[in-house]
Amino acid sequence: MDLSLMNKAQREAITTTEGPVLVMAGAGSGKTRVLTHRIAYLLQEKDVPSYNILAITFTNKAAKEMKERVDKLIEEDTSQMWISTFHAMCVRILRRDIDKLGYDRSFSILDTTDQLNVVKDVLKSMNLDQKQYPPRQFLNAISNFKNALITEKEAKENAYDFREKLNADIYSEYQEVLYRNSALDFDDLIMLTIQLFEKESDILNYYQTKFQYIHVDEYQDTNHAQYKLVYMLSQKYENICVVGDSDQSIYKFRGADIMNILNFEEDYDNVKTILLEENYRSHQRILDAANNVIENNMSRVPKNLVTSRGKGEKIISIVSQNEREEGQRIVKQIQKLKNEGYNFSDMAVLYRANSQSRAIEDALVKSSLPYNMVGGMKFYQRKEIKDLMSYMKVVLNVHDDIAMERIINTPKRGIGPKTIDTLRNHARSLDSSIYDAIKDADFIGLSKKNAENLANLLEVLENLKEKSKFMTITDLVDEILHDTGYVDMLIRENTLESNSRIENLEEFKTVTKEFDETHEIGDELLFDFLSDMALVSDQDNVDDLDAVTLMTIHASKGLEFKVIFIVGLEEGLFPSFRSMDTEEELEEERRLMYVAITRAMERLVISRATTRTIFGKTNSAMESQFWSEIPADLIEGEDLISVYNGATKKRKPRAKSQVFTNNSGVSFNIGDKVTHQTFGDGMITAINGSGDSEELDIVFSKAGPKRLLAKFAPIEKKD
DNA sequence: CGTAGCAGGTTTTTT
DNA sequence: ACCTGCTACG
Repeated sequence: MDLSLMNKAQREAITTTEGPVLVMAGAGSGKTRVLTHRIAYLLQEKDVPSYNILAITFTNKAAKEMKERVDKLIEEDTSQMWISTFHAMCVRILRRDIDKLGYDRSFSILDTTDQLNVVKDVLKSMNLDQKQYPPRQFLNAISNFKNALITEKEAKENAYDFREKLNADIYSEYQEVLYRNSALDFDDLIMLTIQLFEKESDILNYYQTKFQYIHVDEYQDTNHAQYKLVYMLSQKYENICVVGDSDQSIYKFRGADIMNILNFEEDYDNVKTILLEENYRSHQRILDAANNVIENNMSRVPKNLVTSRGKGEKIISIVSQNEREEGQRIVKQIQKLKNEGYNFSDMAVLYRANSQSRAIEDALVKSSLPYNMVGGMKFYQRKEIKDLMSYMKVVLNVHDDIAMERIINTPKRGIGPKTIDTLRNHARSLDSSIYDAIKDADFIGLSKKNAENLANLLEVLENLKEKSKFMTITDLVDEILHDTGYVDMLIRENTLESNSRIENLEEFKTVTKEFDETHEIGDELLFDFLSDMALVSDQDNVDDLDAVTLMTIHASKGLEFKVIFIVGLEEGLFPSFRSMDTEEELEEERRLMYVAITRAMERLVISRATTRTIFGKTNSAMESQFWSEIPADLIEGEDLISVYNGATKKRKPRAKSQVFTNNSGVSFNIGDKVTHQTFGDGMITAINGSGDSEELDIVFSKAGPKRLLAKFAPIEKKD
């Protein structure tokens, strides 16, 4: 294998296959290349069977890519190698043996919405007011318990005040509901795998023996449970290689513990530590910006990335008056860079919060530029998709009451809350599920009509369950939509909304078709499909089309683009006002900024607005401290007027508010060029209000954006 | 049981 | 500004 193109540190990381290895890999230092070559090296040079290799990545997409890249490097068989995310790996392990923990092997996986509904139900059953006790907080507490591997019993024992006791009680109730439903949340996947290993030492031993070489990517973002899992698996051979960058740790809110990577050298014996400090991705100016920003973090191991790539262009800065204008000017800049030869797919717009995407999207749509958005209101969270998947979940696991309650009256079958309550109570008395309770519908005091409807539903579901074993997922989807009357319901509604729902269901079938192409019909099919769906990450949906990518900075982790736009660089938005209380949280925000900057290879654009509307209220916004941490000589401001010339020309005047007549009877329009006594030349970009309080927004080429009282503005029209 | 209309909270990030 | 959940009425 040819390692001559690698630097010394990379080569060392690739060839040190025995014993614990810690690779501290700076942004863009080629860590994915190191990991793929290391795996290829094991297979080819060390003759390690692929069966003995495990590699854990952060997203399914990264896993898929890594496997493809290994396959390209060598001829050896890679089919038995496990490259997957923590969660997908645990699903695979639990699928085999979770019955030993009392769960059904056809367990369901809950998404956040389902989890929230369970907490709400628990609160209801405990007679607690949701307003006084926000369900979200309990969900957080539960997640924290699980990430820290604290059982319900331990939580109760260690609860000292009222709130802790309540958290523990709700945790325990919540867990019982999930157990009854054979349902697992994301955190359970990890925690229960560890519990399984602790309970059944022969199962642990099996995997310890199997996984002789273990790799973990993005190790800085592992939580305690994931840390423990890796630790357990690696105890037999201790051939463990973890890769990460403490400066890119951005998932603390989700339980990630930066100490996992910082303590690695203490946790394992004879650790070989390798530093990758040469950056192959970004031009010098971009790297300088990143280094200058991250240096402001006090609690970090100092390091400085160097690049062998050229100096590059200056960073472009854009200051707009509001988020609408920000969107327009980003679009303008995108078009400019497109003309310079960049593809749309070379460019990504990054923001702190999903809510910021709207203004950017609007601007892109208006200019008919292609874009694809990662995350946000996810496709899989739409009602019709969730309904369909709930049907599939019930077909697979009839005891999944969470899914059952979702579909029992969709389409309407006259089964209301009262009936569901009766069924639920009966299910509890049977110590079973609603599905079983429905079988007794005739004897538990329901109306004849109700019992009949329920019997019909049961028959439909039972038929579907039989059929499901002999058909593709796509066919099963068709059967479900038809047999349950779901499509008929939408067709009958015949509204804009219902039609779009039908389209979405059709769209869903492109996903199922893709799945069907790579999977065999059989008993495992539905389970595999549903767990795949539950574990897709946002990044997995990045298309390959020539389109601008829109996403949160979190979602951009591990990716790179020639051109990066970081928008909304305002105090309170980024850094988020929720993270400004403690130095620790602020430093995590700064790492986020560091991640954002280092995604860029060639061009970086930073953008902010001086006012921003949140909850329908417009507030003025100060420049983000991270912006000022970038040395000014690296930045070049966009000439505002030249940007405006193109941007406003196309805009059609809307209504009378667009026109303003001054005291001397001259009327002004948006887009008019004007001369101001003191500010010089500029252009009117907005006219707000009316009468004496009417204000003009004017962007001046020298003085920048200003808001002036229309009545008194000493301006003249220019042509 | 079902729907329409209103009140209140909500935006930080996600496998 | 938007979404969810509650209430009152048909």
